[in-house]
Amino acid sequence: MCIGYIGLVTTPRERARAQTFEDITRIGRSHLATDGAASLSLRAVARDLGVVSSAVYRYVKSRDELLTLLVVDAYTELGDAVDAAVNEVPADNFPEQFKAVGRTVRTWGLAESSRYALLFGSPVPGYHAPADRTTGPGTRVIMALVSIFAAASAAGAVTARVDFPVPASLRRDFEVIRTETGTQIPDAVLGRGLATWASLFGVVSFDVFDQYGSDTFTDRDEVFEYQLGLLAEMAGLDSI
Amino acid sequence: MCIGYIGLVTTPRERARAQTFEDITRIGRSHLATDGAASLSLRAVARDLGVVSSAVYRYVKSRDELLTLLVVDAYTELGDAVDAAVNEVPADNFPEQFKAVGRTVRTWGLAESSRYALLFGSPVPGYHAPADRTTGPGTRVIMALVSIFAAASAAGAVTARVDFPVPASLRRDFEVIRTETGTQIPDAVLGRGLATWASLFGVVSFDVFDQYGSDTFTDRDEVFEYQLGLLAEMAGLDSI
DNA sequence: TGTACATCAGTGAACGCGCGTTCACTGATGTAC
DNA sequence: TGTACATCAGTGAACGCGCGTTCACTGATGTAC
Repeated sequence: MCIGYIGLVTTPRERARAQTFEDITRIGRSHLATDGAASLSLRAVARDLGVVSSAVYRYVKSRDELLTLLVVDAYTELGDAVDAAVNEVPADNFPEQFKAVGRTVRTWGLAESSRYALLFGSPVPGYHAPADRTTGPGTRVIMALVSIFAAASAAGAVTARVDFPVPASLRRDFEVIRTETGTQIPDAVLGRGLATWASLFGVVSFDVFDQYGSDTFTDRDEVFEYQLGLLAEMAGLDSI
Repeated sequence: MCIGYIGLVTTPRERARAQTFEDITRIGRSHLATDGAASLSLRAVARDLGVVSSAVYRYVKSRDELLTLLVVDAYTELGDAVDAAVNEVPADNFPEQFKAVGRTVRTWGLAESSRYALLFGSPVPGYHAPADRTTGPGTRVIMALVSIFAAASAAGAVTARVDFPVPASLRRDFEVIRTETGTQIPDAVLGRGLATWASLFGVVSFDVFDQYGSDTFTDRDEVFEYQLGLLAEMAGLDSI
């Protein structure tokens, strides 16, 4: 027994196991890229792992669990990237913090289009992500946005030019969200944040999923930056 | 020979053939819903059609061609629905025309989520839609939006509150778009339209793909209407 | 420190199932004379 | 109008391939005494 070092000092067997888990995730990611989530296959992963198909069952209970592994892995990587990007921006520059989130989502999405598709594209038929494992990692981007909006509105740096009446049922939902996130963002700001969040992913998805024709726009980076400016405007974010 | 009636008077064989094509499309749609595009299978379609698998090859050259059939079918149905909805709105009420487009896309997407996913979700691995057959049907929603923006800006009913500088490369792209569509929409309006278009699909996709948790919002219809208002604001559309 | 036992990674065969596509064919429908 | 021929829908077998999951097993690694 290694009291005080549990999880640090490991047996060779434990290290090998951790390594194999990493290999499975890595191979799964690459199959995601070539074949898509719907065709993700344990047998194919086993083949690339250099092992007989039944051996993979030592590590994952089923094909669906492999998918869950990949979902959590992708959400976590994206969440880490978003947090890191926001931390690079001065604490009082809220529009730039928002834009940092947007740029990170887009850059990651373009680089990891199959994993982006797994998270934000078509649902995988027959697969249901287990809420207890995916909800945490899956809410990191929106949590980053909520933090930005909370800080911005506390600093008086949100301008909602036109007041849109927030429907009653949505105001009640927002009350729950405030409680759950421990924030005090006003309805109008939360409402704009909600629309901006969904819109951001629309703009990124059009780019990642290639919904513009291939030759419509000369410089997609410029197109995105331009859209990002309009989204920040919709959000009503000002810097101070 | 039935000169003057070509395509109207048909032989029983031709009628049977047309019927079978319809059946194949209908069955394909239902498999799309249960199994997803990636698992769409000619053998399964043949089985439901009550025919041996090789018989389907009399109608479609390959599995990919069946997918193309379904893509065109879906784009066309959505395009028809959008056009019909816009026509219900008075010609000078541009914000409502835009909202009619948005509501139609959402309603169709929720009712036909697997077909929506085929058009606007993750790309199907290994499948490339043939541009000569899908581009026309695939641009009908954006064409409807372009018409609305063209009419609105001709009528002086677009307010771009803050002037965002449109990047140079995008201004050149817009020039091409104006020529191709035969419209005279100013850069600022086209730019806002572009962002609004992508954002609209983001808002709809979040709803259709269930990106909000299942119990976050009490009334999704109200949430969408609220977001639609913000999108119309982003577009800068006024009525006259 | 040495030994007996428990744990666990990986094997290989099997179950029952699915797929796309080709090919030679039968028999019904359509057409030209 | 009747007949000979051409067209075409659908058959059934075959090719070669893939899949998820279970099961009894071997042999190496780890652990308790």
